[in-house]
Amino acid sequence: MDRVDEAIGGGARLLARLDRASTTQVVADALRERILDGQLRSGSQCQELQLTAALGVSRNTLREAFQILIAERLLVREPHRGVFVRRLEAADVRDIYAVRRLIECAALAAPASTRGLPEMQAAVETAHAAAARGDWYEVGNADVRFHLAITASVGSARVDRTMRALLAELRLAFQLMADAHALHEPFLGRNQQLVEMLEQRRPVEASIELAGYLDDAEQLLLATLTPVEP
Amino acid sequence: MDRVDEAIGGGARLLARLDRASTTQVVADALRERILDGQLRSGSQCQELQLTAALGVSRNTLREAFQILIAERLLVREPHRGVFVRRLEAADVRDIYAVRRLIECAALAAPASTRGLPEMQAAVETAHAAAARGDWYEVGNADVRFHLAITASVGSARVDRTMRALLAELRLAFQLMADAHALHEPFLGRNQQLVEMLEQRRPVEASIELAGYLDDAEQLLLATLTPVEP
DNA sequence: ACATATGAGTTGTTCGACAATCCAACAAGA
DNA sequence: TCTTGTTGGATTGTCGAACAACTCATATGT
Repeated sequence: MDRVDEAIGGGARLLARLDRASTTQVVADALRERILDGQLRSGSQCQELQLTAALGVSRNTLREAFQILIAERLLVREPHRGVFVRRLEAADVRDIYAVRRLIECAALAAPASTRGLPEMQAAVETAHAAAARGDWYEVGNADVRFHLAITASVGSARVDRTMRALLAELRLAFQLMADAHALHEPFLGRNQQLVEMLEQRRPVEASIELAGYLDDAEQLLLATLTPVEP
Repeated sequence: MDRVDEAIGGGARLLARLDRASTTQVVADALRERILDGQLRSGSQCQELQLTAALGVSRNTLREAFQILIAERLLVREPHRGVFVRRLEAADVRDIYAVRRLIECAALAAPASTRGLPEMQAAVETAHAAAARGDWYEVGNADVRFHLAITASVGSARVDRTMRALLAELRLAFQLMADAHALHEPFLGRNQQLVEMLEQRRPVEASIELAGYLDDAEQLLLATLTPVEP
């Protein structure tokens, strides 16, 4: 075989080669991370030549990675103009929250929703710790985990994926806000409250509370979103 | 503008140029159609060289189209082995029907569900006509339109897209059945029944009926799916 | 001032190359 | 015979270069 010499470096290296991701996947993951943490700002263009240079990959590979993120709706392609980090419109935010109310409230109202309690509790603690040190990006991560724990109780891989994609998309809107503090702070306590309601076996009440919670979050986001015009 | 000469052929031609699709998109659409109508059988491999020759496009363009259909879960990639038309497992079918019950029943129970009535009625008629002439593929199309009309009443673009993708995915399983007749026939009348319940403003009853309907469809599909082993 | 032409820069698509990997067929040894 | 390498061909993964098609800003002509 060719290049056996390089594999001699150690067994860990060999195993790593087995379930390695393709370059395309690595690039897509890297871009997704940069988008979600705000390094690639909403609305900014992703120029092929520039990114191929920055990432050290070919245009073909980069374009395959683009397709992945376009399918996830984190990027949009404008034909012959370029690929851009998606900008969420007010209508998108409303749509996303409508879906969240539909799925999350249904999941929380079901008796099985207590299955997600350990994950939810852990997420609440992580969020509090992160907030205490002012790491609002990590607070956002923990909040995503919290809501994923709710929908995980449905036990459906597709619901999981849908929610994951939906919450990632929503984070595009978070970054348009000047201070993430104002967005996340009010909901730290309410997450805690939902946990307690579930601990006391009052899932239906929790579901109703969550509906109001999501309404408030939607309004807050819309209020800070609409005045923004480039 | 450039190339005005070519546009003289007619206004339709001009419009076609404006919102023309990229080659990648055309290829993805062509492949999707071939998958859904069964020309590309579930489990079969999509070899790059073979398809580039058949479609007259380059490998790179084909691979970009693959990414689109992989994201739609109609194709799966096995690294270094190839791209295959997805095979649905029993677990997939169960998962899909769980999501359908969640979304469709919620949509139908809501008062707004009567908004979709005209579309639903049209789909029922189309299905009956297609069934009368034995065109079971078109019956399947009409059935998809029927259920999309139900979820359209939610008024969410994302719910629409999710359902569209879900039903496309589900058609992968339909093709594994020997006769589509056995699958669709029992549900022609039940679609009609749902329409009538909605016409009589009994959405909640309709929702309950739909839940049983989906249960039955799931069981029918699972029964014909599990014994199939290549 | 307005319409049109020009040109530089970017995207869309193709081609050819080669490394990495899989797989089936074969060869060698127990 | 059965198992265990070995080998070579076929396929996928990734790259680089090329050119056509298109966008946009600028310059030109009227």
